[in-house]
Amino acid sequence: MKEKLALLKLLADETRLEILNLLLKEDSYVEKIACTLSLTPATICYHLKKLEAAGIVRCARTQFYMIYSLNREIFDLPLSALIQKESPAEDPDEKYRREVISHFFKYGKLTQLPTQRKKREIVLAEIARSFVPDRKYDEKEVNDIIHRYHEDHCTIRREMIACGIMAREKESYWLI
Amino acid sequence: MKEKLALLKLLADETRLEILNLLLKEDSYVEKIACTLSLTPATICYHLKKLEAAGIVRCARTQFYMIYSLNREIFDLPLSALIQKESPAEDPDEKYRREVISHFFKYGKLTQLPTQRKKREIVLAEIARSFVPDRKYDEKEVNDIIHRYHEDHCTIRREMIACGIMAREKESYWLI
DNA sequence: ATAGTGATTTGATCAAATTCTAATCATTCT
DNA sequence: AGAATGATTAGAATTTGATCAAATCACTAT
Repeated sequence: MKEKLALLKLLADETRLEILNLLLKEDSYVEKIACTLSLTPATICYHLKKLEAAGIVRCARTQFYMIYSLNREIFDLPLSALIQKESPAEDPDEKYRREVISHFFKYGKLTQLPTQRKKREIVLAEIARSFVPDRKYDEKEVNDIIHRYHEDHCTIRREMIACGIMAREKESYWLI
Repeated sequence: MKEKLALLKLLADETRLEILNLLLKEDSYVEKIACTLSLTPATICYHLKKLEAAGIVRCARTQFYMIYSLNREIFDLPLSALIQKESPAEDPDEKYRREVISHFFKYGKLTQLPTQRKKREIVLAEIARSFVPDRKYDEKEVNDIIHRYHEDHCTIRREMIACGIMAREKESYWLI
């Protein structure tokens, strides 16, 4: 990733683009480029050295001049190849989930039920982990478990059913 | 050219690349992205607005959130399409030539014959413009014409022949 | 050798861009 | 209407990067 970013940074400069356009037409050398672009040789050298370090140009000494030339293979890459990470990286949903949980739970207690639907679902799903799948609970059991997280077990129990985490039939509750 | 440069500048930022990578996986919204990248919503908004202005992302309001999504067509471009100017622009050789001439000629006089071959050829070619093609000159004529530019007409006459601008046979000189 | 010329490095300066905090705007829910 | 929440804007601080002048290096030619 860092390499791709570095390459993009190199290309994202007007002077360097001008230099590359000149080299696209023909090999050249510092003073000539400087003269063409109305900049000092020091500046051109600064840019050429950067481009050289990235493998975009090469240079070789001739009699008087240091002749710079393009390494043309690089430019066949599609843009998409430069913006995509190679490493899959962490799931952003999972990171977001952890942030929400650490925000709404303090010392294992739910401080407040989020009003935002997405956040509320995350919080409710976290509480639901205290229930065993496929087991049936009566209402008192459900309330007691939820009560470990928050006073208002009724609201939370109702919400868990409303958003499809739990199901209820008669006196019986279970995870979905 | 400026548009391409602007596009490259947009892509050449770590935060924006991260954002694009997230949007590549799925549409998202400001707060969620901010949370994932551990940055403030203000910062994410700043970047998304830039990307939107360039047509790289779009956004649409849903219930609560402003959902941002990628405009994927852009990324099929090859890099070469981004570094090349569309306008042919001025010939760099011509610009260089003018610079050399203005450096070595003052008030129409040659101040000094450059020792660098490339520059010397440019200077000699400039002097050669005072000769008419296909006409024969004797040595005195040649010397007089050159003398308008510089005292040392002998050296310059010799150089013009040495670098193939003029030819000589017996007493006769002419442009090549 | 030594003068001349082009290339490079160094150090300083200046401009542009990112990021944050705080304030404001826009929308939804009660 | 007003309370809550997400998005956006404004302003300030910081960082990054381009440019130049001057000094130095590397090579060529006299």
